[in-house]
Parts: sequence; structure tokens; C-alpha cells
Amino acid sequence: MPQINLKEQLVEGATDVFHRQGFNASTVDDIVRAAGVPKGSFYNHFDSKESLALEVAKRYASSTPTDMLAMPGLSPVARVRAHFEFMVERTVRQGLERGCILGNFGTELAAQSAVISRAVRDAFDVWSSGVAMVLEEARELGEIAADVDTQALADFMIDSFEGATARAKVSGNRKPLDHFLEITFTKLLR
Amino acid sequence: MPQINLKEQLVEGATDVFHRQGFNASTVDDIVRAAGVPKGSFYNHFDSKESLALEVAKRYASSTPTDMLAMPGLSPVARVRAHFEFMVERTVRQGLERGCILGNFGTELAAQSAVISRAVRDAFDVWSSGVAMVLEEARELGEIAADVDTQALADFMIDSFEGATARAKVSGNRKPLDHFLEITFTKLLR
Amino acid sequence: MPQINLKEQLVEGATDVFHRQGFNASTVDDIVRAAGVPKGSFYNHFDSKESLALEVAKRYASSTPTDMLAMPGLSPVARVRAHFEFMVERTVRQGLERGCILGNFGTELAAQSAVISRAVRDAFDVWSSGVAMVLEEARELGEIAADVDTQALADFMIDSFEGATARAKVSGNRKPLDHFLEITFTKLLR
Amino acid sequence: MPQINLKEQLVEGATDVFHRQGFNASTVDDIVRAAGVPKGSFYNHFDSKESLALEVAKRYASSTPTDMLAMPGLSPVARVRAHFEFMVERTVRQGLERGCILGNFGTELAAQSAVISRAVRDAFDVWSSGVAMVLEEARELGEIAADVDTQALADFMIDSFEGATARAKVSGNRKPLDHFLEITFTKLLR
DNA sequence: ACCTCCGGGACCTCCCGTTGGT
DNA sequence: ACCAACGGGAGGTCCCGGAGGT
Repeated sequence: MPQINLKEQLVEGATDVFHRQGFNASTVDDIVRAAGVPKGSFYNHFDSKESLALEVAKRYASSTPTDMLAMPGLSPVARVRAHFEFMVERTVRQGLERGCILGNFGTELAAQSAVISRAVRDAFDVWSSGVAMVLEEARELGEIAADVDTQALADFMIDSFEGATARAKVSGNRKPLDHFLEITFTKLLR
Repeated sequence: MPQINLKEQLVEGATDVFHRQGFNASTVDDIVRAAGVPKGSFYNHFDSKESLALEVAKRYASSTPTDMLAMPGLSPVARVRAHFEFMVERTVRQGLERGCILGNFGTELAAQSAVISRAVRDAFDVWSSGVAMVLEEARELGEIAADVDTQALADFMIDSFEGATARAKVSGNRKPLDHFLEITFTKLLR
Repeated sequence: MPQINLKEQLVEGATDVFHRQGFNASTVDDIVRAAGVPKGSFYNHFDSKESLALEVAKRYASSTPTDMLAMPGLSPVARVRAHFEFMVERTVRQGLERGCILGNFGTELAAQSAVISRAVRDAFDVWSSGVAMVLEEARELGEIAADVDTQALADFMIDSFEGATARAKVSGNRKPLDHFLEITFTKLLR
Repeated sequence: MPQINLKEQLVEGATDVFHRQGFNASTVDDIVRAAGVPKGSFYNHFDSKESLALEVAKRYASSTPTDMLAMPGLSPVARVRAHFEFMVERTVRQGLERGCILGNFGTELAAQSAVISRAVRDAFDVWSSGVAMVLEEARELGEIAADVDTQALADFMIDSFEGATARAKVSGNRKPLDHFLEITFTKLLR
């Protein structure tokens, strides 16, 4: 009698393995081993390693917690700050050496998989829009300067966060992430 | 008598192939084909694909042009700006979809190759020190606030630049890089 | 549906190939061709050429027929003689130029494979113990002198047999084996 | 200005490497490194790895010290005994794990190199003739029984010695060689 | 004679995806 | 849906020997 849900296990195992090793360095065997499912079951649920990675990317994207951005009782900038502080903590908690799956996939697979690149791009765009919307609020409330391009600023913040995550990954320490927070919220957003 | 320098051709071919496809997705065959050298010659010059990648990383790192940082007649901040403007142009010129070899290797190989990770980390540290030194000048001249941690700021700028490069890579357009420049030099450094 | 048992075919093919050519001179291609299995299937059954060789060595060892040593109705010395006579005939029948897999592996792989060396050593020790036990019986029955070290004698007989096998292999004739029998059972054991 | 004798160094280096690793497991690179000569020089002196191995085998054969067999003042059997005692000591001194080059080559290369097999066979035959001659003396002097086939006995002794050497090699201890001496000279030759 | 650089070819290993029975 | 066994094809590595200048 089979497990509750083979597909679910596969996605979870793959998330872990891809997160740690990247796409090309992870074999289907690594994944099924991590998921605890037999090799042969893999292709009942996914057409290919790539389509599993796509699923992983999509879930990871939708698991990005944006609720802080809507937290009541906080000013817009405070909400953005809370959001990124949470993101930093999550990144640290998951293990610096893992980085961000989306960033990792984007960098590794840009030339290799159009569908994954597209998913990554879309995920960043959605995330960015969410942040931009709050920054727009901040602009309207006068919390930040009236002339800022809020979409550009949101993109910049996300890119900086991803850059800091990648740097933390190679460096093995969280300083880049702390600097990101410090500089963004004390120098950039006043 | 053989080519002028098979080893040199190998490094150049590999730089191109790794830059475009990443480490794991590049086969030794891809590399020797790009380099125009016979497969059998590969291991007369490098112990492994990894050691060739290490050489590529080191050369790429030392090819980062830092002369703008010392350009006479410009204020420190103007020199930093000229430097990053050049880096952006170079990145665009080389092809957005390639990104930065150092950033790419760092992200892809952090868990896979200690030697390459180390080289990448060192390269970023050296680069960052160079930028920090100029920012320190700026601080002493009062061009930027007296209380800034110039090393942290240099790191942040580099991480943001790398993040923007990665985003430009997946997105296929240079906007992230332009935003990086705009925001960094009009909002962050006054 | 596949063959009855690919793994079994592999072991049999490998036994034959290793027996004839030795370990290093046998390629995985030689083996799969002899076994009639596709190359790609090899590593579904064995981790490496070495682990296949280990399996071959173990099976060869346990295929050494020791039933003569317990044959009822014969004196202990007669049983030992029957045993070695059988071993000689088997060696001749299998083809002098093949020698003994255990001896071959021991000589070729002593410096190269600890696991195989160990298996070979153990196989000889087990074999020797079996022979020694019967010699001990002979000693107790007064069939051989009371002061002989039966374990040492058993070892000597096996080493001489292996030496004769190796000599027969290079020489291409069975004389060494016949002399082994003649001298051992008419001069040594009276 | 070159070394005294590149060829000589090659033979010496090769002897050492082949003795330790066998023929197939030794690469030409291993050999030139051990010999301290550049790779390209190899083929100025030998047509192939095989022809170098042949030279090694021939020298090793002629280096077998047979002077004990003619030592004045000792009875024939005592001379044979002195000879084998010396051989045992030499084998131990050179390192049990190396075995005897002749025996090693014979076992490993019987199916692979006719010329080396031939050299090995001849070497054993010459050696055996030498021993047989002394045993013949012993027979004529009544030191051993009149009815022994001295050639067969000499062969047997050599095969036993080689078998013991091979066993000592896998087992890592000299016991087989000591038993060979003990049993041969106290039980077999009275 | 010497030696640096080279290269055709193959070796062991492994990977992704399939097959076919349950 | 599940899964054990399978296999076509390639991947990285390395080896023996040669080419051609000194």
C-alpha cells in the first residue's frame, strides 16, 4: 500500500535536493532517494527532471510569504522592512549555503531551460509588483520622496537581496544580508 | 609543429562556453570544439574540467578592470561611478544572457567545488576592497557621509550589481542594470 | 521482459573473461560482450568492475569442490589425494592457459585492490583449513608422521599446487601439475 | 648534458614499478617518473612498454644468483638449500608484497604477450636446469634416493617456491616461504 | 640522443528515461 | 498507480605512442 502521496514526496525531496545541489548536479536518483520513492515511479508523475524542477520553482515562488506586506497597523515602509527582514531570516534559517532556489535556477538555467527561466522571471515580477505596490502607498503618504520610480526601486531591492543572498552563499556568512537590510532601510529609504 | 598555444585556446574557448552554459551543462567536448583543439589534448594541459574552470575564474577575476577607480581628475565618487558604468556596459556588451562568470560559478558551484568557491569569494573580496578604498577617500573628503561603513557599502554595491546582472540575465533586458546605476548614484551616494 | 537474469549472465561472462585475460586486461566491453548483455546494464548490477571481480572471486572460491575430502570409505591421505587429483583435472579441463582465478587475482591485484586481495587470502585460508583437517585425521591415524604440522603442510600443498598451476600456464603443458601430484603423494606423504 | 645512461635509468625505474604494480597497472608515465627521465625519451630506447618489460624480465632472470649452487665445500643438497634460503631472504628483503617479477609477469601476461611469456618460461627452465644439475650430483653421491627424477624435482621445488612467494604476497607474511624451506629440506630431501 | 607538446582512441562510469508486469 | 530491471548513449578521464624541433 503506497504512501499518501508520491507526487508530493517527490516535490518535497526535489526541492531539498535542487536547493542544495542545483539542477544539473542533482540526479534523478538523488531525488528519488531523498523522496524515498522508487525510481520507476518518477515518470508517472513528471515528464522529466525539468518539469519537476518547474513545479519546484512554482511552489517555491508561491511560498514566498507576502503577508507582511499587508500587515495592518504598520506604515508602508515598515511593512516592506518587515517583509525583507523575514526574508533574510528565512534565508539564514534554510541555510546560507542553499541560497534562493529562484535565484539559483535563474542563474544556472537561463540558457538551458526556457520554461524554467520564464517561471523564474514571472516569480520575480510578481514579487516585485507586490513590493512596488506598498512602496507606492509609501510615496502617496509622503513616507518616501514623491519622485521615486517605485517599480524600479522594488526591482532594485529584490535584486540587491538576491545579490546579497548569492554572496552569502559563497562567503558562508550572513553579513551581506545584514548589510543589505541596514543600507536599504537606513540609507536608501531614509 | 603545433598551434601557437593550445592551452591558451582552451582557456579562451572554455571561458566562452562556461560563460554561456555554466559549468555542469558544458561538456569537455563542447569546450574542445569551441577551442578548436582535439579532445585528447585536453588533459595534457589541465587535470580536470574543474581545474580549467578554476583557471577561467581566476583570469576573469583579474580581467576586471579597476583602472577607472584610479582615474586622475575625478572625484572619488565619480570614479566609483565610472567604474560601475563601465562594468554595466561590459556586461551588456558581453551579452546579458551570459551574466558574470564569477556570480554564475559562485551560485552553481558553491556546494560542488570548494576550490572554485574559494576563488570566487576571494575575487569578490579583492574587488570589494578596491571599491571600499575609493569610498574611504570619498568619506575623508566629505563627499559621502562621515558615518558610513565604506567596506559594507562597497560590498552592498557589488552584491547589488551582481543581483542586477543575474536579474538582467533571466529577464533578457538591461533595465535592472540601469536601475542599479540610477538608484545607487542618485539616491544612495547622494 | 528482460532475460532471466542479467546479473547471472554478467557473472558468468566475467568469470570467463577474467579467467582468460586477467583483471586489468579485461575491459567492461569485453565482459558485456561475453555475457551478451548491453553495456548500459552493467552498472545496474555492479558498482564497478572491481566489485564484479570480487563477486567472481567469491563464487570461484565457493565452487572449489571439497566433497572429495569427505568421501566415505577412503583413508584420509587417499581423500586428500583424490581432492588434488580432481583439482588438477579441473585445471587441465578448464584450460591450462587460464590458471586459477584466485591465484591470478592474488598476483595481479595484491597492490591494487584491498578487497579482492582479502577475498583471495580468505579463500586460500578456508581451503587450507579444510585440507589440514583431513591431514590431522591422517596424523591421528598414523597415516602420516606424528610430528608434522598439518596446517603448515596443507598450506605448502596448496602453494605448490598454485605454483604448478602458474607454471603450467606459462609453459603450456600439464607436466608441472603431474609432478606436483607425483612428488607430493609418493615422496612427501610417503 | 644528459644523464649517464637514460636507458639504464629506464630499466631500473621500470623494474621497480613493474615489480610493485604489475604490467597493466603501470603506465608509461609512472615509469618515466620513477626513472626520472622525460616522457619523450622513452621511445628512443624502447619500441613499446612491452619491449621494456621484456628487457626487465630478462635482466631479472639473469640476476637470479646461482653461485650458491656451486659453492665449494658444501654437499649438493646443502648447496641447493643455501640457494633457496638465499632466494627466500631476497624475496623478503625486496618486500613480500612485490613477489617475483617472473612469476608475476607469467601469471599476468600469459594470454597477452607471447614474447614475455616465452622469456619467463625460458628463465624458469634455465633456473630449473641449474638446480637439477646439482640434484643430479646429489643423486650420484647417494645424498638423495637413486630413483628420483631430478629434473621433475627441481621443477617442483621452483614451482613450490613461486607458489609460496605468491601466497606470501597476498597474505602479507613470510610464513609460506618458511614452510616451503622447512618442508622441502626436512621432509622431502630427507 | 633528447624532449616538449600533442592526439586518436578507448576506458570506466553514470545518467535519464523506458519497459512491461502487477 | 506503482515499481524493478533495464539500456542507449554520452560524460570525464587517461593512456600509449608520435611528431618535429634542438
